[in-house]
Amino acid sequence: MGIEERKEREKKMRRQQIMDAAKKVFASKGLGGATVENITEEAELSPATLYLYFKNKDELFASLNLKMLEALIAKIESVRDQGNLNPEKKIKKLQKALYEVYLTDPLNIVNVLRFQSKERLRNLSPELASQISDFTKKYMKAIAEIFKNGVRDGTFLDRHPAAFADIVWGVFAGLVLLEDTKKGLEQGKDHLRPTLELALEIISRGIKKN
Amino acid sequence: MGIEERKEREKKMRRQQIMDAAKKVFASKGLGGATVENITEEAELSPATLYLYFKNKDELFASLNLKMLEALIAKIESVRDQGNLNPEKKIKKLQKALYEVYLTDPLNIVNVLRFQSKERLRNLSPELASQISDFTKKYMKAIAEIFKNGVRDGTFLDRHPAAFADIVWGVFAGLVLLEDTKKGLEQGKDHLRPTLELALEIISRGIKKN
Amino acid sequence: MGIEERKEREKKMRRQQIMDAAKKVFASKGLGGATVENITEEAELSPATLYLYFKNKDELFASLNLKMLEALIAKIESVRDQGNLNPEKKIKKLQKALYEVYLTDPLNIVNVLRFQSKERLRNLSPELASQISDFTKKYMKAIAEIFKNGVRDGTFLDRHPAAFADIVWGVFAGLVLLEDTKKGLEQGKDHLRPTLELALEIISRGIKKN
Amino acid sequence: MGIEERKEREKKMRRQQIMDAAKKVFASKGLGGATVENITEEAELSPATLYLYFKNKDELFASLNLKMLEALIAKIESVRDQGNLNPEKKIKKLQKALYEVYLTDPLNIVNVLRFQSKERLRNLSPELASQISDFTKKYMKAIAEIFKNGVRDGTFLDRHPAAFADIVWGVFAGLVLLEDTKKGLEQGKDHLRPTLELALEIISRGIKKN
DNA sequence: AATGAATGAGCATTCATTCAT
DNA sequence: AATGAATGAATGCTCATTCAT
Repeated sequence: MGIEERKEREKKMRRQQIMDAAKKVFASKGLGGATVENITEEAELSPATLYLYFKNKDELFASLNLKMLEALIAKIESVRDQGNLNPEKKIKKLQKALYEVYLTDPLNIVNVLRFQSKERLRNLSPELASQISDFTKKYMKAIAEIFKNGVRDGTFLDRHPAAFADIVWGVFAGLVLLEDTKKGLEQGKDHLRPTLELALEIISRGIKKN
Repeated sequence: MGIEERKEREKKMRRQQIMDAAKKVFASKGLGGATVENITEEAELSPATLYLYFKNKDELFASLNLKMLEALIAKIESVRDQGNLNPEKKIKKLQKALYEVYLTDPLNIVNVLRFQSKERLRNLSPELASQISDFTKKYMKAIAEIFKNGVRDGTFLDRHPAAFADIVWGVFAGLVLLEDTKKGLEQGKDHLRPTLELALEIISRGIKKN
Repeated sequence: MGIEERKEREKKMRRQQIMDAAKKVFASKGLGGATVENITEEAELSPATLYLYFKNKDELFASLNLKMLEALIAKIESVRDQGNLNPEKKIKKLQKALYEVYLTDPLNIVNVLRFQSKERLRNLSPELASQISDFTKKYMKAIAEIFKNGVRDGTFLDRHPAAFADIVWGVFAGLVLLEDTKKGLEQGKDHLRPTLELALEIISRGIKKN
Repeated sequence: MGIEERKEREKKMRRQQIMDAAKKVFASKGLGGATVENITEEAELSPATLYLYFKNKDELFASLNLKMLEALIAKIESVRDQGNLNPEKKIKKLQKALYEVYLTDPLNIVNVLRFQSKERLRNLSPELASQISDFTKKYMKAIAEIFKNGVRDGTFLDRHPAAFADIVWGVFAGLVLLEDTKKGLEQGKDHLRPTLELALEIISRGIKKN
């Protein structure tokens, strides 16, 4: 049985090894620019091996996304579960959590946001698609729950918390992509942090009943 | 001279015809999925003809973007220039303008937002890239100017109007992409309108000094 | 009638204009690298016009060859016809004539030599092919005739003068191509002149009976 | 280790198989007329496979050239190294060697000679170009060395042996191409052998001091 | 489990040539 | 006579994916 466990562990490791390589390559070449060969070269494996661990390139990419989403969910749920904070403080924490996620791997965050599209999701295996769907719902729900109390006790506007979640996630994603666009157009420094801070401050203020 | 004019007009029309076909095909297959042949088939032309009007596939796509950005700029500048409105009203108008742009061609808006990336911009001819850059700056500036008065007269928070512009554009882009993601995950109805409305209402409230 | 003549003249001129452009373009891009568009651009005409004056690209190229061959023939026949020179002197003159032809347009000489191949000649219209064939025979014959007297009077080895012509033309063509190869491989200066001189000197010596 | 050796051998064979097919196709259609598909069809492989063994079409062609040059070098060096022969005999041997090389593959010899041009050499990878350059220098040098002794001991004219080499190679190349041209113009029998023989006989006689 | 080797299916792009005007 | 516009037919090359070993 020790043997089986070891095998299991090794399998996980190999999978991880490929994902690490993919992360690197996707980050530097983008999803479209990265070839399977690029990735397996980086992982010091043969292209064929990749297909032992992932059904295809898209699913490898999706698995990478899942990892990221998992981390994101953990972060956001931990904010949500800090029971003793008042709504405003929670929003502040949420902002920090989002920025931390961004910092984890700015280049791939962009890829995740950019390619989580109708088009691409349709090419995934049903299981993976539903997993991504679940995860997405989960973090959207977690964000919504951060707003729930404030809505319930009348501190916040009387709207569906899910709408607030959409808006917060929207600004986050939007600002991250805007950042990337700006980098493409030339301008340099990282504006994301202060802008995201301001955005959530405004939302925090604007969401309050009076 | 009538002849020359007609030729000129026909040339424009052919170009437009290709752009229309491209719009359609890009909308249904995305940039990556659409082939030059798909597009020229749709336009009832031969692939070679496309290259008489556009340098390559990327530049055709970029031209489509430019069209959209032009319309966007026109819309936003018209909001900005409605001098007699108070700041809040202007934000409301801005929201409507953004939604109208979205309605013009929801599918391609997503493409524009998704592919205005560092990666892709680098592949364009310098002229086109700089044109896109100019346009982007232009509408960002126009949005910023909508907030300028409110900042100047102390109605709004004392922050750089450009930051407000980033945030507004961010939510817009973010919500549009979120909409697309959701459509990929399940078929939801169009949530964009109410959410965008709420978003700008919150921003409108949150941006005011007290 | 004056009108017809003028038309005729203009037609010739236009033809010449295209040939001049082609010469230039072929010289700088080679036969393979030059496109019909390149040539007509250089001639400030539209591609379609070229086809009013030449059946196709190959025939345009072949016409250029003919021009060159005509000049070559003239040069060589003039050497042949200088009756009062002794055989050796004639060979010397021949050498100079060949080098002069080379100097006329070194770049295109290479093209002519390189592409006067079985493969390419087969694509020509029968008339043009036979014209080229005639011209080629003509200059080969003229060269041969330069040797005829020497053979007849016993000064030269008793071989068919045509064989001597093949050899002389062979060295010439071979050295010209060798020159081009060397330029491709890096080395710079023009070695053709002295080498050609030495070659014909050797031939001149070697061909004599003792 | 037997397995590795076999794999190695098979890899060589596949490469060879492609080169054989290419040789055939190039010989019948020329470099320009032969398509990658033609070649891989002949080799009973898919086009993609060709690219596993050769970087591109040009490099495949160049590899073919290299093979030929290698054989040529071997032949010529063996002549050079036959120490006990007098200069004249060596020239005779040289002539035979050149003709033998021609006989090996007359059709492709023409291709090699025709396309070893500035234009084409520039498109090769630096390594391959330098290899061809090296080989070319090598056989030119070997030919020169055949003449060296004769020059040194005063049998031959006091000129640089390299010039003699240029001339010999020139006649050879020139006569081979002339042969090809003639075949294009009409179907002649093979004149190359006697003409080449005569050429080198003349050179042999002409090069001697008195 | 791993991979070397092979490939099917594309795909953007080029270019000589044609033809209605 | 001239041409602007159009295109048919290629063509070299790529890449995700498979499979015998």
